[in-house]
Amino acid sequence: MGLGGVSGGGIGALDKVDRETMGARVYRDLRSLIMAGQVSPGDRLTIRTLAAALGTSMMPVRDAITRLAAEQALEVLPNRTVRVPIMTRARFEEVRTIRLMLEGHAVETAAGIVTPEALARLRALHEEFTAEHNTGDPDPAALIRINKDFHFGIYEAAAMPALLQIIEGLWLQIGPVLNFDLRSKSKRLSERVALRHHGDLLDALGRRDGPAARAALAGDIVSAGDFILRCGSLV
Amino acid sequence: MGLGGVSGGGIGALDKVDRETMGARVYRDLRSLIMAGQVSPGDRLTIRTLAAALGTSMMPVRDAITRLAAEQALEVLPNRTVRVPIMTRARFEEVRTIRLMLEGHAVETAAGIVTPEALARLRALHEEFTAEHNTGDPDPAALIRINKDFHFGIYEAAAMPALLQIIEGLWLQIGPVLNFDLRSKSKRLSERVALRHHGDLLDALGRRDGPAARAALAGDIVSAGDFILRCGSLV
DNA sequence: AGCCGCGATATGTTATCACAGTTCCAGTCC
DNA sequence: GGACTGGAACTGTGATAACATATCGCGGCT
Repeated sequence: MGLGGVSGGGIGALDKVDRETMGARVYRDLRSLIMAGQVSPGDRLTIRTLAAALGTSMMPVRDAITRLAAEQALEVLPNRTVRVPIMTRARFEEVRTIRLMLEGHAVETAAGIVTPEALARLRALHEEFTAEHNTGDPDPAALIRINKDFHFGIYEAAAMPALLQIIEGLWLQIGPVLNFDLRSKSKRLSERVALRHHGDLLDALGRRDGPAARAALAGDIVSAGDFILRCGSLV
Repeated sequence: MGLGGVSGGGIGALDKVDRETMGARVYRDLRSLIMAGQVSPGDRLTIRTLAAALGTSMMPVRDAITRLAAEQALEVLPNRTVRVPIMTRARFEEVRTIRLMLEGHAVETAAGIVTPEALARLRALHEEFTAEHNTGDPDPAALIRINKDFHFGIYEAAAMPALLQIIEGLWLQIGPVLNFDLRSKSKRLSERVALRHHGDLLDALGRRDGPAARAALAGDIVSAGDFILRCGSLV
């Protein structure tokens, strides 16, 4: 067999050697688990259990947990055991304040330099979000994913990688409680207003109106946060 | 011997068993090394070398490096080797923008609730800073330490732990270049203006004038940043 | 019956080893 | 003489085992 030219073959078709370490994979798995709210605040994780569940040894799990703990996505107790952090009301409000500053700045910056292509992608995401919502029984997981893609699509347009990193960390911290509540409570109301805010945000971006974009985002964050706070499940 | 009451003895005098893991110690050592600018951007670190230098095995070093990398204090190249991140001008300016938002908010918040005790500690720190500066040959390491204690003394007064954590991460990222430059270049000028800004900041805090405190801090951050940028050592 | 001490179990930590990918240098061939 | 190839040394990753500590339960003592 020749090295190139064979239909569908060739060197380019070689399996990319999995250049991802197991530690990275475990990290990604755990991270999405946390972000999707599939672990509840207070849950304790043990290295051996996770290693067994994932079919690896303790080492990659250890790596992943260390990383997540450094990002405050997990918490190491004085006993050295790790658990999903419990979110207090004060902490939630503090994170919300920081989000308003950071994500507000991101959207305001993005409004000035967003490309038409990025805008088109965002509109598509918004339509997808609307469609899923208009379903008789919206899938919470899908809504959460689309919402996240929509927000971060904007933040990425700001072209501030360090800022983006910090915002991701904040979302990781509030992920469990956010999704946990959205999943269980009646969500019609909060989603309706989310749709409106997203629409306003999109309009402002289209007009390249930074302050308006920031205001729309603030409305989104504040209203969603108020909803969570009213749920009363925060200690 | 009785368990209590012996002069200077008693249970309370027992050595606290060192509840710190080796990984935590290595992490702290490396962290201070980075913050103090004793490693230069671009320097590559190897696990085995560090382990040998610190007299431990590879494991604790691995832990520490994983953690530092998660905090962006170290950088893992696609080759899997880790190095002290090289700071580009764009990245430096981005971090400065974020610092202005976050640290600005922290001092403004602190101004409203700072206690007299905390204020006294800050004044003492400022006097120490002034004294060290008035020395014929100020010690860069001491100045850096005092400056850090002064800033974080204020940030802690804001009582926003999550915010504090993020700010620490930002300082960790800019630590190498910051100190590296302050150490080598003529620093009289920049320190003089730092003294003035710190004084203004202290005055504003004493008056509980949040906006003025934020303005003074902004002056400090911007002037120091301009100094670094003018040095031209950033790529 | 309640509290204390002891031991069994579970869990995080560290060390050591084996392996794979990378880097670098020397030797060799064109 | 220069580019390529070969291997040796190096380095991060994953696995396993030994160890220290924390947690929990059981039995005996008060």
